[in-house]
Amino acid sequence: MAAGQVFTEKGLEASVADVARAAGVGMGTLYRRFASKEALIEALVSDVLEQTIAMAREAAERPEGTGLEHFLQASCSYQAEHLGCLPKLWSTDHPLIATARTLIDDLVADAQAHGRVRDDLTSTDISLVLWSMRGVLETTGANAPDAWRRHLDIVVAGMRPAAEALAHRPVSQQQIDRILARRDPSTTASREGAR
Amino acid sequence: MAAGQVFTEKGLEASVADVARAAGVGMGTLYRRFASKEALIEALVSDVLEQTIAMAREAAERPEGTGLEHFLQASCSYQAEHLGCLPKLWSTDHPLIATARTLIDDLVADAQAHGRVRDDLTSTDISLVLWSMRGVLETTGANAPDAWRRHLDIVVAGMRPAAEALAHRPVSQQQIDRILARRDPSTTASREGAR
Amino acid sequence: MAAGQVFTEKGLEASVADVARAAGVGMGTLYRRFASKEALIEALVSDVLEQTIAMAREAAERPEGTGLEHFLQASCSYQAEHLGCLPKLWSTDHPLIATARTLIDDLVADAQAHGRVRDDLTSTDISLVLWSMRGVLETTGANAPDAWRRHLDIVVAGMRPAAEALAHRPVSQQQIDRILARRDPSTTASREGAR
Amino acid sequence: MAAGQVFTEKGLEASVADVARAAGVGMGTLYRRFASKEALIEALVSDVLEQTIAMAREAAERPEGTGLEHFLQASCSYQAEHLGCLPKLWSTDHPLIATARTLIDDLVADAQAHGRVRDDLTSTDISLVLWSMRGVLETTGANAPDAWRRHLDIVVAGMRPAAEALAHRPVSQQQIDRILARRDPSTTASREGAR
DNA sequence: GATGAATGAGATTTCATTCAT
DNA sequence: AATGAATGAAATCTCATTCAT
Repeated sequence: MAAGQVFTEKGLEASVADVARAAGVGMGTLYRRFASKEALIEALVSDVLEQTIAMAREAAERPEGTGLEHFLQASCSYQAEHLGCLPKLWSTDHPLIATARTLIDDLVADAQAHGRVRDDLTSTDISLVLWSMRGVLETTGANAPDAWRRHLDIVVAGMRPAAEALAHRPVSQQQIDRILARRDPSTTASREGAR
Repeated sequence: MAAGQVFTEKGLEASVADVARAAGVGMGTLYRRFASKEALIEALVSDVLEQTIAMAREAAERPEGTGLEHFLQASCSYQAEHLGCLPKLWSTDHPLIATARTLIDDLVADAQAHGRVRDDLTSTDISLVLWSMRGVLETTGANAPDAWRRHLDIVVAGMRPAAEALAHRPVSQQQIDRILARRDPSTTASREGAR
Repeated sequence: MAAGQVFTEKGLEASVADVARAAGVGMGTLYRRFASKEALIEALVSDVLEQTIAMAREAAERPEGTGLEHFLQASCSYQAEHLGCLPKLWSTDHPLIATARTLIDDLVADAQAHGRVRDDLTSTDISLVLWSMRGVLETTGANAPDAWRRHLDIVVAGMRPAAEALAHRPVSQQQIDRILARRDPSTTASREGAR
Repeated sequence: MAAGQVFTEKGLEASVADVARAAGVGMGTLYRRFASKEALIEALVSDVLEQTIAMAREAAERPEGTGLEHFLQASCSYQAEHLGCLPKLWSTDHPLIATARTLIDDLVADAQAHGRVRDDLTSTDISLVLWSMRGVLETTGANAPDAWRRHLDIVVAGMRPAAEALAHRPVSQQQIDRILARRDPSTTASREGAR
């Protein structure tokens, strides 16, 4: 979808008119298909989420517990090409998130079963990893398009089994849920400011 | 400063009127002190950068190459309390960034000299770490205020010396410079849209 | 155009909202057509300048060197109906000004050739005449809509051949250019104040 | 008064703060002396009007009906040094205007008695001349500080006795009064816009 | 009496959203 | 069903005026 291109180039603040022009349709048509700008963004997010889930499924086929690593690699690579939706990607309480979670749970368990990641790693840690990768991707963006690979190397290294246990307890699933339940601050803000 | 509160709660898109109201002053007063909204944000960023530099200096005093870890811990902790400026914090070409860089260079070298981090770790990796922590902090925000600690555990574990070398080459200092030279994408976008 | 009406009644300081209301459209519509308030004013000025040039061309057809007089008469008459743009009309460095100048040069030469104006009259004097007429038009405005005719009588009488030469040297073309190059003082002032 | 300087340099849109700074006083002090910005401008206008009246009185002493010419010359010269107030100078219904009128009546009568100006010249024509000179002075301003002298040459030449009568009837005194009774359009506008 | 920081209404401009064609 | 001109609320910023010190 053209909107992805535009948001990637100009950020989510790109005007709806820009998106319509890039898509080669009138604004009325855009609004027929998407009830609002927010709905348009959510549709993009859904696309990315669906692809991400497909990647998780594909990764589950990998032998010897390497699925998790492949999944992280593949999903970051895909996100690097869809920078436009990152600010909303993991901050939205999207129905597909539940699906993704289950798949990730399995990937973690498989990796642990094969000794590729530490036993004290949880699937909530993977959420944190994905959020952290967003920080790298958003910042390095087009100027250092492979920077995220280097960072993922370090993070994966940190997930490997090691003598030293992780110092802090993992984030609970409920906390993750609470985080996702809230839309991202800026959107919330403009809504509440309008009241 | 009240602006920090407001930006933390509502994001940097919070209106200047919101900030003024929260600060309990009229908008004119705000504009007497800060020439523009951008100047206001930059002032916040400067505060945080100064504190961060102070933390790096303090960390340099730590024995046995533990300074780097302490610095990451301290600066993330401080940033967790200043979520409002994160989007601009490491994306602005601020004069103090150069100072921070030198200090971080030293911390990395010291940690390597004491064998606390891998030899193939570079100071540009620390930039990536800080950007990644921003991703975690922004997302977990107030809902899971300690989540970043868990994630930092993993990242630090990944920085430790290990048999397996990092697969990708580090990002070059020039790339980092190029990233910092550009303001954050959304701002750039709206600027360029105006042309 | 409604803007002309509003500016005539309220001066160029009339708010864009006033103009939009008078035009019976929303402000967005106005801004779709004119990029800025300045552009709106410039469009009005261009209209008037184009008409003025058309009048100069028409005047050039007049026999026996009467073109200059007819031009002054016609252009003042037209300006009297477009009081709104006068402050910017002859103070802007508009591309059409050059065209107007050439035509006026010819009108002066023709009038001199037929002995209708004094030999020491220059085309820069006509610039002064037009600026002076602006002073009359702006002040008398709607309250004495024909006052300018009386004043033009006197000015034209002063342009006629006479025994007594004009005491002061004419203004040089360069000085005229310098005047036109600067936008009108108030605008310049606010711009420079902003630096 | 410093305000005159500031208004001359920056136009009447100069901020009150600018004026206060130039005068070396606080804004409170300025507002103690002048009830409003408008009152401040009116005070400047009064100064100029008083000087103008003094010039008219002095001109009345001139022999052989040359007073009128000297008055025009002197008052324009003075106005050229007080460009800041011109927009309001002859557009305000100021008590001193009546005094000025009487003096100008006398100057015209005297000039006619000595055959220096045409018999069909009236004192309302002098109002028009002064307004027209304002147009020249405002436009040429600092860039051609002597341009008005050249233009006044032409106008005075037009006032001289001539075979050809002036084509249009003079403006009536009542019309002049009506013009002065209304404040200048821009000021009126902002007031009315505020309602 | 003097000061200048504080105020907030008002100006210009943008843009998500609607609706006549 | 598609279009894109029109809308107007909201954002940033300015400045005449007030008032606590």
